[in-house]
Amino acid sequence: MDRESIDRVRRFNRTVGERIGVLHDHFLGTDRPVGEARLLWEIGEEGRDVRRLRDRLGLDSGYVSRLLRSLERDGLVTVEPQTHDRRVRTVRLTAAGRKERAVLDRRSDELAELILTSLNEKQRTRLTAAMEEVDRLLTAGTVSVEQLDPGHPDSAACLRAYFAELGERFEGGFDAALSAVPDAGVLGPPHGVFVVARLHGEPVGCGGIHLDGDEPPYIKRMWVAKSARGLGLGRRLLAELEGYAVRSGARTVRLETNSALREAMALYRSAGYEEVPAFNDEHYAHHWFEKRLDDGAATA
Amino acid sequence: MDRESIDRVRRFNRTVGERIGVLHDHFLGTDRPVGEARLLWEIGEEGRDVRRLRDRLGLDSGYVSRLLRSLERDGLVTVEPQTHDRRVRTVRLTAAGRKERAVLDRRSDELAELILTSLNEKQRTRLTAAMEEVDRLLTAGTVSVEQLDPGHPDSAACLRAYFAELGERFEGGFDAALSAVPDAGVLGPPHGVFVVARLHGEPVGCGGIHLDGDEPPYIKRMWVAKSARGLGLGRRLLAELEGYAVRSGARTVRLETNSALREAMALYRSAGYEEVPAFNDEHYAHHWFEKRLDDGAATA
DNA sequence: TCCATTCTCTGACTTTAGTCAGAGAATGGA
DNA sequence: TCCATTCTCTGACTAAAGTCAGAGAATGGA
Repeated sequence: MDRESIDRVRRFNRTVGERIGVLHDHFLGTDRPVGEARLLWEIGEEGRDVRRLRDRLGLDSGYVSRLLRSLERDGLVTVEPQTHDRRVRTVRLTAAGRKERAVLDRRSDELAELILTSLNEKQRTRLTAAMEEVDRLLTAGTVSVEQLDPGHPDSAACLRAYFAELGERFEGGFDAALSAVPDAGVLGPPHGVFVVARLHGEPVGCGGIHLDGDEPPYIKRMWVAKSARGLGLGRRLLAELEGYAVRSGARTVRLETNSALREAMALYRSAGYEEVPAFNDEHYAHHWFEKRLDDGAATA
Repeated sequence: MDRESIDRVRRFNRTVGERIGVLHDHFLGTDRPVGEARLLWEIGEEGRDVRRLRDRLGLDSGYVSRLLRSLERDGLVTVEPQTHDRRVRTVRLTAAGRKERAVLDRRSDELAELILTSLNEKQRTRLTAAMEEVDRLLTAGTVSVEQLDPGHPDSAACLRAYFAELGERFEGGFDAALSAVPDAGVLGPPHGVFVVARLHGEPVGCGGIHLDGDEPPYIKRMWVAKSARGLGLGRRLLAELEGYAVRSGARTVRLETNSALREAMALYRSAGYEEVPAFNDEHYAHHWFEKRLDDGAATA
């Protein structure tokens, strides 16, 4: 890692820490301890399970429990067992809680305004653009990609979301039964892998590859959640799958797609895929692609 | 302030707070409480007065004192009265203190590396560029500009630095005695104003304007410290002075400059100044400029 | 010389933040 | 039905962070 980049990041950390970090705590934590305020915020309008709160904030279970008791005493939240599993308890904001949270929301706005206010129009535009870029790239850095069984709940969640999206985007909807590959069996081991990307613990993308004897391996079910687009995640998943193909000794890799999925096609093209004649009769496919792997471009 | 910009900033605050703020404390405060670590860091290689430490970190005097006692007990710092004023005390790092501070330094590097490490080359370049931009603009927002007497210590510091820089940049050096305007008298009230820009309390830029009866007002001694360039500060100082000229009823404003000062000339041109024939016999001037103020462009 | 002011320090506090061990209810499978 | 496991909670802690009211030494004018 070069010295210059490191110094750049350090200077950034310092400026931002001073200008935002300090202000942040002073702003948000005026009438309520930061711990409680963070919790109140994290509960959200919809309510949340206690264990999810714990995970998200990375706090000890006893500590969270105590914080919740305190918020409950002030009449800001109610805590009730879930109906399905009465061990798990769900926290919900009361009307008073919502009000408090709205105050935090307002404060957060004020902090943002404070930062923008001393700049002119042009500088503001540049600042927000740069912030977006930093935001995107920092977020991209926290996305983890993991091999998972296609039957794992997170895999299933991705596939459900994927199919739902296809249903919306394809003219005439989408019916998984008409599509060629039955996922669970074929994309998992031993004849392939399925990878899932997670952001803050939430599954936000997936993709699978199937290897079958002498046939070139075959990529399917590539998907990235709307909330995680623009992070280069598609490219990363693709690279992951291609890497697997390379390690398995494959020389080419194939995939097919529907013309409604424009971003996907753009991604494949820019990743080195070239359109080829149909190599199967997938019901929803309009375009078939192939990529040669033996030129070391799998990591691109 | 538009909703979109505010949301952008809020999202940024959130991401950065999670990714940097949290990591920062976990990193730096492992074997020593954060308070002590921050203090140790802020003392710096040169040493610092206790009251400056307090101001900079915004802490209670009793608290700082206690922290210092603790660092002293561990043999990391020494605290001694200043020679001039024995009420104020100066903190200095011992050899052991320096060592401990170097550890913090190293940690700060590691944190930066951690952020960069999950990105590829291209993303890294983009991230550091965007960080620089955010850094610059956030810093620009904290620069304050104030009218000051040209004799004020901060004004004097700026002028000294300005002359020193001219001495370096002009062929044959610079001698204030050969230059037209004797600053102190003419740029201050009642016949003009002198403005000084400060960043974190340090003077980092200045400029003065002189009004003399029916003659167009005349801008001189525009300077921005090297450390504060790229913040749009020159433009801001210029606008400040032009504003003053407008309020005084002036229709045009004049200035002259030396051809060694390329950035200054570029600034004047882009701010609407046009080159005119010499209107005085300033010894160091090569170019003379004038700007009409009656088109409302003074704030540009 | 006196007196208000400045600066740092100490003692006596409070509040936050967080850890750890274990209790008790609910659940899921053997 | 039994038993291991999961989830949340309580009690009993500790350490860090910070506040407040003075005390005592220096200092700078009047």
